[in-house]
Amino acid sequence: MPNTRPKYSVIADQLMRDIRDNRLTVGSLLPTENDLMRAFGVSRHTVRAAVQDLKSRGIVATRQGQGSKVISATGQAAFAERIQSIDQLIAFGQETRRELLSRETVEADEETARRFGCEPGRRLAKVRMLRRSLDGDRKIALVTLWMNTLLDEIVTELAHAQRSAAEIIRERFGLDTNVVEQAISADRLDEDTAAILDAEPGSPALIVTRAYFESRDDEPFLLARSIYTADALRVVSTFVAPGRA
Amino acid sequence: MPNTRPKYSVIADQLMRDIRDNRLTVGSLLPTENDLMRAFGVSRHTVRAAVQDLKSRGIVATRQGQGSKVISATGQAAFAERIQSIDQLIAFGQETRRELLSRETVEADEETARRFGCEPGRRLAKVRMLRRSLDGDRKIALVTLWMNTLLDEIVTELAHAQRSAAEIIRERFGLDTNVVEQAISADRLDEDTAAILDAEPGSPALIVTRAYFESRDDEPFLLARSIYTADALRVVSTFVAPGRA
DNA sequence: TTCGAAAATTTATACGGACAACCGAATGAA
DNA sequence: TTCATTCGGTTGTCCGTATAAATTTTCGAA
Repeated sequence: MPNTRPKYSVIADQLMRDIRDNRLTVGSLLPTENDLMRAFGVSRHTVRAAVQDLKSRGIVATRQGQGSKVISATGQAAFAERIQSIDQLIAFGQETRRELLSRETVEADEETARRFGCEPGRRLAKVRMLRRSLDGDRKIALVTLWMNTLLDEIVTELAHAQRSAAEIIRERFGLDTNVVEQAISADRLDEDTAAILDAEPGSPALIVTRAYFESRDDEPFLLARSIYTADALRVVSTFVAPGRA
Repeated sequence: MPNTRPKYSVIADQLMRDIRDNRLTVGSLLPTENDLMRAFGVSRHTVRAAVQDLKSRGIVATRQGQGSKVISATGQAAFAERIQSIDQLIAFGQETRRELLSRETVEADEETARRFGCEPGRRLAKVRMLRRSLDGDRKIALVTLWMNTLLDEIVTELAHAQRSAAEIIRERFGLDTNVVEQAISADRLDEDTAAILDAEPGSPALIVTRAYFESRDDEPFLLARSIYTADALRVVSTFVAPGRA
């Protein structure tokens, strides 16, 4: 049999369904590992892998000697983006797998031109990619990149390698990313994007746009817009006053 | 028989030290599980528990058939965020006015207790406020604050003055805000919140939660959650590589 | 040389067993 | 009653083994 889901994942899904449908209520205890072993006919190891999955999603909390407690029906976001430096901002791309959706040359429209700092009608390379989680097949985000057509050749490498666009551009073109401007907003998913992300049209989405600069005075050499389904991303940052920790 | 740390935890720590001290560089591969087994003299299971730990911290990413890649060094710091004051954390389009909605003493539920780092049932002051635009009557956000009941007396001042809660708390209680953790996510507006904000239930919202700490090791002294309608806020930040501009 | 198939390498899944640490309830002594 | 102890149940750690799946490397045929 070719593509069977792992058992622990099937069990985790079943438990999540039970929680969502209130067969297991928030605040109550999960069946014990022994019960789950018998119920699903698997080893304790597999049961623990399933519970570990729920734990990492923030759905249950375990306590030695007591049991596993359901603490949330929905869980927290699977991805927490911790931005403390440019390097970490860039490294985030490595945790996901990219899939090339489309690749074309377009003329900059009014808004894109303004953000790029060029005149409308300038030819730009436009690339759309899908970001998936490394482990499962969860679809994380729809990413659209705009860049100078000269940089367009990085796309093939981008789709296959695990490195970020900024990293590849530095290596191939000697362009260093020193400044990144990031804007975060919320919106509804439109029909097309929802279809791509397997989500419901109109459901909430987090939109992160970034402009990459070599220096603050230059035009950006890369624009990126990522559309995340609401449950796929929480942007987490820690701000520390200088001197204190 | 003194309490020894679990082996997997010791191994994870050792690997994190190796990464921080550049014996293992970001972008390179971790030693294979077999190598680590031999190096530490433990079973593969234990090695995997250690790697799992690093994975959950976002330090390494594993890929079947390829290996475990170091994607982020932890302790680097080198702070790249330009924030003048806590109030600048969020760039508002315009100034806002606060209006007190409710003020009560509640018992911390499971989730609030976890975020606060206290035990459930602890009594907390809970305050809800509405932020409106200065000019017209546009409703911007619903803000909920949780704090120690001792701090409760700032509320009246908060509703009238234009200053932030953190500022008032420093003045009145000598508590300095040195660390702020901020998380941004998207969600639908529920019935109640939508009614308060004059928005459509189910429409997208941007949720900003912040925890204010005096020091990184303490419990936060203030939790704030702000729910913005999608069109009311864009969070803009600029990241600059250290040393450059 | 080039390309596809096979082999080697590496992580992922899954089974089994054993003991330790911890919690809560039951027990028994003062 | 009250408090310390014991005991059963539950999760945590750790070992061993085996097979599957994904990726990279090697190698032979054209």
